[in-house]
Amino acid sequence: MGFAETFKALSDPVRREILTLLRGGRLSAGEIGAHFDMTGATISYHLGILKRAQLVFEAKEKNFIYYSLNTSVVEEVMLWLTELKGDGNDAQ
Amino acid sequence: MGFAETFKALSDPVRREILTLLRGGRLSAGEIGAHFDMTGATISYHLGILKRAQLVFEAKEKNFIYYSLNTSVVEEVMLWLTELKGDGNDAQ
DNA sequence: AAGATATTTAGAAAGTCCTCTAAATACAAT
DNA sequence: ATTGTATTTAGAGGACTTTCTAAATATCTT
Repeated sequence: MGFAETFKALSDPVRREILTLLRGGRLSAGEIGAHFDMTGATISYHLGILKRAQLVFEAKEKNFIYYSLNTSVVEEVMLWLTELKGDGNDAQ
Repeated sequence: MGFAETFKALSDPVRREILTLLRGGRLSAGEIGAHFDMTGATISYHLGILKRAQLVFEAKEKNFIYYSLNTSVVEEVMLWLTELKGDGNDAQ
């Protein structure tokens, strides 16, 4: 899975905001870009990082690309953090 | 608090391993360093990043510096992730 | 006080990250 | 087929990261 990739993806404020936007449902790259004062190329760069970290799904439709949240990796990160803080289950 | 700082701190494998080591209780900088094939200066650099992210506490004693886990920031990160994945409580 | 031990700080090198502009690709509509 | 719209890819610039060696600081022991 790659925690390095995941935490690095989550470390950027733009990418965290993209994920928050996607809580409301899937959005096209252009719709996501409209929320930021950045070029589409930069947004595409961030989406690529989120996709590689498997934090988002991508679905092509017509000439749009829709992005949506993938929460399964979020669950894995939460498990790691739970183990770190010591949940009383002695997990390593 | 600064999620950027926190996630960035968690994105490095050495720093994640340091945190995992500290699950077993507090350790001095030297004891931590003994687990890695790196100079003490490099370990000190990583400890500084963990400290600035408030993921560890520091306590000076004699001429040792002991580090221990601070789980409160871990809790905050988990809260953010819980909200992201949608816990049914409509939190933003 | 002098020397030894523990740790940090400073500075440099190599690599990675974020942003931009310009160009490329892909599909849609006329 | 041409033009337009949506998005990505390529390449460059500046900033940040990780590691090292060497030097500095702080504390302990003799």
